[in-house]
Amino acid sequence: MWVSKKTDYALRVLFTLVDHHGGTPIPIRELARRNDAPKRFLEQILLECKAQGWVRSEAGIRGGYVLAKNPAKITMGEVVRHFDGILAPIDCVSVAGYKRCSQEPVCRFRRVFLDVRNYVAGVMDRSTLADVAKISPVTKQEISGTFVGGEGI
Amino acid sequence: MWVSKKTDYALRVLFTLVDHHGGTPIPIRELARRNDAPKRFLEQILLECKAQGWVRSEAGIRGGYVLAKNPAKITMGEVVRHFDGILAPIDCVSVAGYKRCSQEPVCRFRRVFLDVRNYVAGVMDRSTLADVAKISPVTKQEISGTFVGGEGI
DNA sequence: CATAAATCTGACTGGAATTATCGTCTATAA
DNA sequence: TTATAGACGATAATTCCAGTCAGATTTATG
Repeated sequence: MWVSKKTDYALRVLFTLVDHHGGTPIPIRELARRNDAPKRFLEQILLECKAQGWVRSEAGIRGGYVLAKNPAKITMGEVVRHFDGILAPIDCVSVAGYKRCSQEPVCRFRRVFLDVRNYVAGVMDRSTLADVAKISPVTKQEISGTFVGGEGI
Repeated sequence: MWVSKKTDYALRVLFTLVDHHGGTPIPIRELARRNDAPKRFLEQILLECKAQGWVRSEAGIRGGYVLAKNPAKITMGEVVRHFDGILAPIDCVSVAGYKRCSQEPVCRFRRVFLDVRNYVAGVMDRSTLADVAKISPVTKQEISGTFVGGEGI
């Protein structure tokens, strides 16, 4: 799994805040409860989200967090990349985390990974939180249909 | 980076053996030299490849490793999945490593990850070592062209 | 048979990343 | 003033990664 729990929790919370956009602040306790995430861990995560300008906070008795930005201006790619560093499957096909590899002149599988990188980056950078918030959850039927052929992944 | 060094080294060596298919055994020392990989580490890796039936070994003074199987019958997907467990970005959209998530009924970004999973699995499981061995290495021009837009990944 | 060169087996390790937890401080509304 | 919220910094448990190592076994060759 190359998406960390941190990213997972961050996305959960962000979509909760997208749904609540324009409303009153939601305290961490409530965000943790709704999204089944550890409260103390969410503190850390939300501070990072705040530093990125995705959310705003209000202290005090009616405080909590709200979305700070138009959800059409935040992408899945930004969020995953912030918490997990790179989207590319391997450093030699990454821009943000590119590292030179001695085998580049002769490596053939690199093209396959480059293909993957391009697809992943495309999807992630095109998916804004506003777009994704409108998606209906994946159903069990869809999943079993998708996995036809039984190839484990 | 979600492809480990182990997988990387395994693929390097496998392609060396594909090129040499039908020839005499190549010792680890030589495989390590050609592919810029730590010799002791390769020992481990090649034992796993042998257990998977991808390579055969011959002990003794003229020994070494050869491909044990038609390279058209080994896929990138098999290799990556063996060493890195799953190809899916997150457990909840994986078959091999599926873990139930409490948010499934309400999670919307899951569909995006499912999309990624399907693409990655498709590419990886369709790419046999025989196919990939014929690919020409990625050139620097291609890379800089690909990364247009500057979106880091 | 002796020797050199190779694989095989299984344990081990240092460091980094992941996934949190804890205590204390500051801010704010009622 | 007090209850409730976020802010900050430290620490901790666990797992994963990327090797390393010692010693045993196998085999071709002289």
